[in-house]
Amino acid sequence: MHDEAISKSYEPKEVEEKWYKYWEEKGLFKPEPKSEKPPYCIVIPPPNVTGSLHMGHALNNTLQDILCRFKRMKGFNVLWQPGTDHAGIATQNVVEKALAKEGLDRHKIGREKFIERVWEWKEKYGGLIINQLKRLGSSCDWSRERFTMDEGLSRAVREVFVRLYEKKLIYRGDYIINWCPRCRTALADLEVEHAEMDSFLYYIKYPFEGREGHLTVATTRPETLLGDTAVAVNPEDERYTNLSGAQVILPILNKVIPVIYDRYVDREFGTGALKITPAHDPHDFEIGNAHGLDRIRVIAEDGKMNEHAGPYQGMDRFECREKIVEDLKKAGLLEKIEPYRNAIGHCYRCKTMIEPLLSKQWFVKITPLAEKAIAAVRKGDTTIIPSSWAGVYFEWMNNIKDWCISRQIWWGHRIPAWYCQNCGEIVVAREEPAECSSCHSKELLQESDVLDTWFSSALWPFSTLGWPDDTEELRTFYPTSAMVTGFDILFFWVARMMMMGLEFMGDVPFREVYIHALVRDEHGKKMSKSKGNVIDPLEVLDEYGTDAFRFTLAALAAQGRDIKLSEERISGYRHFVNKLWNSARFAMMNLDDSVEIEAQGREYTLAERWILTRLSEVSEQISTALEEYRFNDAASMGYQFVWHEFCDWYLEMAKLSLYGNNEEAKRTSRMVLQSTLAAVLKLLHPFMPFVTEEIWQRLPGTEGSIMVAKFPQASDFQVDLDALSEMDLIMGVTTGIRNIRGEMNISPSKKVDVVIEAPEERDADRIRKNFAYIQNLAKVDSIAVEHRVQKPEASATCVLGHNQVHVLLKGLLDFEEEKKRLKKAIGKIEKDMASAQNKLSNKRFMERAPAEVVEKVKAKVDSMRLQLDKLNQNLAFFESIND
RNA sequence: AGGCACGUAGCUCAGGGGGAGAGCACUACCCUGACACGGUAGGGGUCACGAGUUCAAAUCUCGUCGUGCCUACCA
Repeated sequence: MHDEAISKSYEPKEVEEKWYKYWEEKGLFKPEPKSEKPPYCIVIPPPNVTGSLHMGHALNNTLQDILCRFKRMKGFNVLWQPGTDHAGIATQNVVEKALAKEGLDRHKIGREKFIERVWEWKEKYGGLIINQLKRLGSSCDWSRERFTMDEGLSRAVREVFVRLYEKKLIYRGDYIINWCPRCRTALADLEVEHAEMDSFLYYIKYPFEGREGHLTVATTRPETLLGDTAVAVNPEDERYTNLSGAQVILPILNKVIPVIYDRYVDREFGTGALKITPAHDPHDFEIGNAHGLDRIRVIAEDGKMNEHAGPYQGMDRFECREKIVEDLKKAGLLEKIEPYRNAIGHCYRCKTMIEPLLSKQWFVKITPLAEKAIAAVRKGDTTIIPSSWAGVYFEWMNNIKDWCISRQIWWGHRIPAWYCQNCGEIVVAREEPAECSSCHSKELLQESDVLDTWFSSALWPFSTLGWPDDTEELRTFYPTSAMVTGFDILFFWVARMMMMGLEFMGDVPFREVYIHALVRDEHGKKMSKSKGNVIDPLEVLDEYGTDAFRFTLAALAAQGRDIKLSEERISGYRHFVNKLWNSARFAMMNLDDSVEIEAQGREYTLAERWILTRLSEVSEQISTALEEYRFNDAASMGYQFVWHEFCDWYLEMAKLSLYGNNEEAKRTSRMVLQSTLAAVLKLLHPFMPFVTEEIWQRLPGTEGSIMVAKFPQASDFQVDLDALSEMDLIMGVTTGIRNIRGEMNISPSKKVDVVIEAPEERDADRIRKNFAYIQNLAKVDSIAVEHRVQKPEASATCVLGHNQVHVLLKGLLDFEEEKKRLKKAIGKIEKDMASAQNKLSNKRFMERAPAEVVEKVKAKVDSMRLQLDKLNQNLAFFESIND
């Protein structure tokens, strides 16, 4: 026997680091450079360099790793391409905070020094999340790690920018954009989070110029009044028909502005009169353009009122609101204030209230790109799974607006555009131009804005593979096989990768997109630091081990539903890891290094024929589930099979031959034990890489790493369908006896005698052949099997189809208990039978239901009647004794 | 405002037209030579509510209520 000591419980810490290092050193995460194998590639959703592993990452990367390990074992040439994202605003914020601690800010040290500081920061802390991904067991090819600010990827960014500019798909212009006064940058529409808030609707009087009376406008933002250049009413509004050419006096500033007619104005809202501030509202901007109105910006980029705000200059926008309301009240121009709820935009990075602002920015003309991306999903070039997300994708793509890509921060890809200081020409180029293309002046100044971080992320599936060069990796792995990501970045990222991939590679970036759920706390609440309900994956890893954690995530990852994670759940799956560990411990105690693996000409026991057949079925089912991204199904099938079939039945039954005296049977038993355990390990490896490798390495008869072992398939195992029904019978008899023992409170140490009536020889024979199993598993002393049996007096009986199992309980049987037990069983069957008989007596059912359904119900009723008869006979037997 | 999910055992969920399932929790008995992070057995549900389609509905359709999320410019 194997004498190497194996501890009684699995200790993850000791093994995880060891095997991860081993895999990495052996180069098992790398794809083969030249390979006959079919390619399989996933590019990782690059975590922010500033990031630390959270539950979202843990789930996302666990699922990807399961797929990659599975595909590798299935014989694919797998590349899991890793890397990190420079995360412009987030990273800049982090470094700015660090500067603030030193009493500095980025303007004090200047752009160049600041960027140096960010790089220093990145070198120091950027590897943090990568190491955390490694702890999760992620089998990425780390030799290919990329960063969105790498030279290669930056080249891809410039290339894309120039090409889109040349195609007139990038333009620059003055528009209302979303401005974050805290981050001091423009944001894309997507980067604005809307939140319903309690606010007020202010009714303000604008006195008419040159005539009596006033026009009352309703607004939520009185402070923008300072930038009003008109008041608009609907031309069809009867209240305002006689205002053609009228003018009103802007309160506070006492400026005369026109009343205009525009159909945009909703007559039902407020007073039907709308103040127009073209520089601070996207619709007012449109209306202003249509009517040739001035655009007056009154709020500066820091969120404070500027020189056009007259007496309010220098005030914060919120302070100004209060003051202006007060002043209006004093002037008698405030009609009323109503409470009002409306959705207000906030910066997705710092939650500051967004200021719509007129500003000159760079945009991507998106519709032509979106059309192709819509068509690709329609055609099925990319499949979105679950399919309900395809609808969301179409909805957004169909209503997409131009994408504001310029950001007024420093950390990022600087826009490759130069302004000629001499003639004003804009030169867009891949490399810094020596002179102006128009006037040849050497005085060129590069655009100071950088690109939206998502601009470079959109190129990730091909930029990481070497584009714009024509590389071997691109040819082999593009389009990639799958994209695994959360729905929260479907628009930010997936949609944009689709557009860019189609535009620059002429094909979709991935064949399948698997959208997984969000991880929430056990009550379904989003985890957040402020709520204090975050579960830190790193702590979980420490406490429960990586395998238990990964298995939990997989088991809970049902399609289309969020994951509610609790530590209780993780702890439950740690027990499973331990169960597996102990099954291996048992195997190891019974195997030696000379375990035979030759299967030819062996005679198998029922347990062996059965477990091999089940392995064949389960291997296929797990494979199929993983192919279809049904991680939870795959995981629970593995759990169910290993615990309740492999351990509960097969191992218990195998003990008979392993502990027996038949040397030949013993050898066969060991062989089957070794091969079935090896198969179990392989089936579980994608989910639980560490414990399976640890056991694999200790298990005699295995070679190399389990990572490169072949994933089990149905044809690997000898299938014997008879074994399934035979096993059913033996399990039924065993469970029946156990049930009686349990219900009758027979002490586990007390052996019982059993008499079985099996009218058919086939069953009788099967039971006889398997006496030993029943004796051992149900603690039975003697068993007798006959075609016909007289019910022994002091016996409790369970009915299995036409078979009856009588457990002899002389002196132990409580007659009343047994009657109760029989009545319970009778009641159960009677209930079922009533509904089935109802069906059979229903003419329309007999006429219209498919024949096979009718047959099934008939058979059911027959078998239930049989059982019921026998149960009733048994009950009658006791009742006659009592009388 | 519109859209999309989801209401199944105490909890977390799976199932998706023909016999209500799992894990955890619970109860009883057991330290049986892999495992007490274990074993054996057991209790527990008008499948949110109301209609409809059907021979048959937890499952399909509509409505109601509840929950969650996403999108949106009515100031």
